[in-house]
Amino acid sequence: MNLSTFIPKPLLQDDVKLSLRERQKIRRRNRIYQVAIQLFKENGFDKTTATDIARTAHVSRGTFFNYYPYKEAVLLDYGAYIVSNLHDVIEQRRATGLDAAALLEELWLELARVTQEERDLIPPLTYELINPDPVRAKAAYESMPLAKIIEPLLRETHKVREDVSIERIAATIAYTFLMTALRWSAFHPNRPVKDELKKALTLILDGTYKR
Amino acid sequence: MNLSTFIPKPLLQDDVKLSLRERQKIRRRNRIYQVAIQLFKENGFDKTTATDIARTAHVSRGTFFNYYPYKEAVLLDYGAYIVSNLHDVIEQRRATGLDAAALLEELWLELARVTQEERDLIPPLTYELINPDPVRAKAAYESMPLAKIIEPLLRETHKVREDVSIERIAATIAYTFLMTALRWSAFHPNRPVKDELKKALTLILDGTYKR
DNA sequence: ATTAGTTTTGGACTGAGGGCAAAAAAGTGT
DNA sequence: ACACTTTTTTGCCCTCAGTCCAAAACTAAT
Repeated sequence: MNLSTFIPKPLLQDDVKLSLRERQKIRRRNRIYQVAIQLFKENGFDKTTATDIARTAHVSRGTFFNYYPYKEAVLLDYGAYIVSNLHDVIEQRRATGLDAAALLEELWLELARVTQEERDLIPPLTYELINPDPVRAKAAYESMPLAKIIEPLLRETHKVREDVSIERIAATIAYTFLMTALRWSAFHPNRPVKDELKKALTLILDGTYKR
Repeated sequence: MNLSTFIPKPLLQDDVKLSLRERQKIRRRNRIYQVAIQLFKENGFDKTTATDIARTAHVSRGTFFNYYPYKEAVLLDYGAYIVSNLHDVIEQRRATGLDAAALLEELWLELARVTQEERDLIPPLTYELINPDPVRAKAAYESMPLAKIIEPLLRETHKVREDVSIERIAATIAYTFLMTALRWSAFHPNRPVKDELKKALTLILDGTYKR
């Protein structure tokens, strides 16, 4: 169990070498980020206003929007952190000698764990990935490159069909997680996500038609 | 080619029998609905404000929100209309003697056609289906029961695996459409949706692993 | 210390959406 | 036609996200 998921770490190290201006920027950004995530967790994403965040981080509201063009953008940083953790976990598991297909299952379990743990933040976060504003959707996609973790795993197993590109399949699997998580949180929040995700993965891997 | 998709028809017939009050309500609702869809198509969903709709429909802004609790709710009515058209088209095709698996392909083609035709409205519409507010997500789900069209088709083909419930599979397929449409509109709007959808359907039906 | 460039600040503005009290309209009974 | 009740509309106020902008504050460079 990985408690660190809960604690928003500073995003950037303020190294020496940088000008005062640069260091201030980094520190301000970190402060806004940490304060925001904490408020989101304490009071919920919707209940936390930009003004709350700004006030708590000792900057003006205008400055908050200087650093993050929209409230969800703070979440994207958090999502990036979660996905990079996921990547690390999988790499560790790989070291224990698991094969790629098993690693995919492991990844899925980790996703289930995080989704359950962060149930209040995952919906607005994943929601960003399908924002009708393509600019925002793209930003979300680049912050949380889940498909980029799945892709090499698929490439390693040699079980994958060859008439559809691996990129596409990886993206489809990533989106399958997405929609399962969203469906779960909207319609069946009391069921364990783990089960929902497991069934979704089975379907996408083995198909809906009998073998 | 079904031009009627383009023309928002009145939602409700104002029958005789009804009180003046009821008839007025229906007429007002129809007026708001038709005006709104027309404005959405002319100027885009985002560019159309609630005030625009209200003014054009000759009601106050407050009244608009009496009839539709949020702007997207107007789209839901339109989505309901689209899905019911879809249902009819499939029933017609069924009459020509196609089997269920073929009908599913037909449904997919129709979805592709509508998605391409309504490219500006489909994203905000499908977006509602995964609104983080469960109340809104549920409202969208009930307006556009795509899964309810898919379900009987799956039940008729006897090719479907038995270890996952048909409801779940139907829902998964419906959501596969959803995410494919959204992914298309955000990332590959120049490709034909038809191809994107076709590949997605293949994957979900036959699985990502080799047969 | 002066100046030039960058960032913050706060205020004004627009649009969604909720709430509310007063006005208008419709329904009802006489 | 009249008063009386109920339903709906209206208009106005509010909050919050997000944009824009000009003035102030700060940092950098000479």
